[in-house]
Amino acid sequence: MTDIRVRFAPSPTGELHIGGARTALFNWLFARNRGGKMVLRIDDTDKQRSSPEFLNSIITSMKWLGLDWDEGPERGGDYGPYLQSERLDLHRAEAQKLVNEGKAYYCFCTAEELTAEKENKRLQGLPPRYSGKCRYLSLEESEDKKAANSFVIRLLVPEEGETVVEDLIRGPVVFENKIFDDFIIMKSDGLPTYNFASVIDDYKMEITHVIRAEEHLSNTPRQQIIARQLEYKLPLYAHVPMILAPDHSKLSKRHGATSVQEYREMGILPEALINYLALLGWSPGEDREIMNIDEIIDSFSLEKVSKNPAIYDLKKLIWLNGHYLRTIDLRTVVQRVLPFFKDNEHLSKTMNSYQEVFLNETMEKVVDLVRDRVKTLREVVEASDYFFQDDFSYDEKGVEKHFRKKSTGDILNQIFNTLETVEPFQASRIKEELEKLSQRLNVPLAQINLPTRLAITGRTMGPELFDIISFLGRDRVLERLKRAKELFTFA
RNA sequence: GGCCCCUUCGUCUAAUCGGUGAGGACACCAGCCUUUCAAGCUGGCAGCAGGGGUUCAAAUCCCCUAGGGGUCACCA
Repeated sequence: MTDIRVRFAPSPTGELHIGGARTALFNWLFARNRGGKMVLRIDDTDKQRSSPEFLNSIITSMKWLGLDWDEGPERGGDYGPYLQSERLDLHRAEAQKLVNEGKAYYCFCTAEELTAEKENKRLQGLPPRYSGKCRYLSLEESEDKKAANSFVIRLLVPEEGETVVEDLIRGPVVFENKIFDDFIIMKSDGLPTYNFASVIDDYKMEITHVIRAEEHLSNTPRQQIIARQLEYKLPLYAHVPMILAPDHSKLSKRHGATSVQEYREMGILPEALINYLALLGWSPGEDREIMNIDEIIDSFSLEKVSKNPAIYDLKKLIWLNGHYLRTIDLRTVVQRVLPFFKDNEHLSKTMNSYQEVFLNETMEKVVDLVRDRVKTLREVVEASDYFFQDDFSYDEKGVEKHFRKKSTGDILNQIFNTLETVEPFQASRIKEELEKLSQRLNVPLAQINLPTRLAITGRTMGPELFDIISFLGRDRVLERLKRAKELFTFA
């Protein structure tokens, strides 16, 4: 049995979006599950829209997700080059071969002629197919015209019979050959079209399974026709369902965050995104949702990929992210969240004054305190500001609720006194003393804790109060209590 | 418009060869826990697109209709 080889072949004309990422993931999972090879090929034959920046960003995204490749850019391999644009000689040779064998021909029709023709057909209610006008030019005639005219190469498509795509996910899909016209395989700029290049490269790279999005299903018979004319053995095909936006339309920038980079910047963890993406269009067949990458690899199979398109749901991704945020190793979370702190102008200044070791220690404590109550790395930062800066603002509703009664002012004084003397200054002791205070004053503990929390954090919600107090230390706590007393009128 | 694919709670999905009170997860709601907010736990709401067949029996097989998506580029 031949070894399994799959490929992910993005075109560098945009960022890697979640649809592409999911396709890459399924290819990768299939390869890893079956002990096959994952090939990364860059389909950059659209020289207008392709750019090295996008190539870079796609590679960055894949690495971030942990989707590595056995052959491709930066890694090399025996089937290179892996940039489609560098395989041009190969494509040209194959095209020439088809022309020589009479299976393809030169076409000199201009773009204007073709659009006019199509418009005409459309008005008559006919399908907009190419007429086949240049089909019967002799090779000699064509050679003459080539010097003075721009041209494309079209494949001579048989009109009889049918082409069947044996799809691993959908079963056999039948297409009548008569619906295809003589489509272009080499463009007038001398570059191959996607359908042509991709067939050649898949074959030459010995790809065994072509796993790609369903939007390619309708193009597959064309590719099979090309392969047949080239006398290639066909790969196996699996068309995975598309990922749609919440409004059921095809994914695009106007739908908010769709690229992997955006999720990354939002503070989504790669573990969460992988888990979430795996669940879009695939399920292990049991009631399991949270799975680490090894578990996903183990249970992955193309048979369990569903046929229907999936609409992505940000809420579920965020939920999963929250899960991973509080489950994975604390140090890892700290490493991941550090860049987000550095992005925050206000906080980065304070943090720059910290020493590296102290910073890590501090961050571990802070992250440990807040990560249970937030869902993204970005929110970790938002929830931590008062740990690093003293001039925070106070929640308005909280102020109305807790800082308006004279009795609260008195209680705050008592709290101040208690915290001034409590020894040692640690969470459990502080808790004891404040509980005692509540008994002594005969007020519910909440009447002590809520105003204290507001005074020292500016917020009405957050981590365990006693932990915050002990973390901040006596001086800063007392200072903040004093400031709250001065800032607000308790009457 | 032609062709192709798809159709189970709002969303992601499960349901070996037809027999299930149609299961799970997110979201939502309620309760518990509790110093707040979360988390966690418990419970609730909610679905087989519609119509015909086949069958003792259909979410599951067949047909039709409707809806959604894709594709028909010198984009990939």
